[in-house]
Amino acid sequence: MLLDLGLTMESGQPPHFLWNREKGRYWRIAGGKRCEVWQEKGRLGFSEGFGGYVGTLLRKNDDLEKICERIDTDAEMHGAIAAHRGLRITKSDPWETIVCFICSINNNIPRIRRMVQSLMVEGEVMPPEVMFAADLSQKRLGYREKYLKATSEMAMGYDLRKIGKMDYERAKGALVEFEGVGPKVADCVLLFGYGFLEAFPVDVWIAREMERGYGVKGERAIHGLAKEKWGKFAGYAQQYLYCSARSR
DNA sequence: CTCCAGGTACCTT
DNA sequence: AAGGTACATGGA
Repeated sequence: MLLDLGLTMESGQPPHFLWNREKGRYWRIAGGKRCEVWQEKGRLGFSEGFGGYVGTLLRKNDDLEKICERIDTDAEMHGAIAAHRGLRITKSDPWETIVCFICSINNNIPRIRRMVQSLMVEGEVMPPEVMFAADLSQKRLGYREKYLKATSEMAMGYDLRKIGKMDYERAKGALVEFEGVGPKVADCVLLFGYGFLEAFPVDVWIAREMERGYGVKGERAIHGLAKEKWGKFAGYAQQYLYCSARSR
């Protein structure tokens, strides 16, 4: 499996906020147990019993070579791909992903990570019931606190799995019903929490990069071009562009 | 001090 | 559909 674990785990995707790096390895608590993941000489290693979990996390069934060939449509993208060989899209838990990207609103990565970590208990993000009942007022979440309160309340007794069974447009429509989840956060949740690879989240970095590299601006034009060029793998294209923009 | 960060909600053209 | 503004917080 083509993979750059470090790049993948620390590229602003949910694992960047949920996992810990320690002595060249990554770890987190999953299902009450400690799961470690590492890479040596290109070879992926992980804690016993977590093969399925890690396979899902790193989307091992994605043929990255083929996907990169498919989205390698122009010089701009070619450079972005070449500079980030082995960068994969990750798949995290939907609820954890929602929390991560509500925290991401108008925020920077180090602080997003601090906020998400402050919302974890025993190594896992508070479930909706716990979060709704918790006192978040001392966590310095800013205006994201009320979004998390409202969204955790709505998520109680809501089966988030059903969103994963919808088509992309309907799933996005369902997600933006949650307070604090707008089109960008919804696209991130769809891409990183549900595995909709056609989702193309447009944040400030992507907006700038799309204008600079392709001359398009505005939500509609950007999404239109992304769909036209990269279709069902637009999410991968987005991640390469994002990393490219960040390292510019 | 200002500017910015993986935006959203709400309002006015 | 497109463009404005307030919103919390903290680092540069």
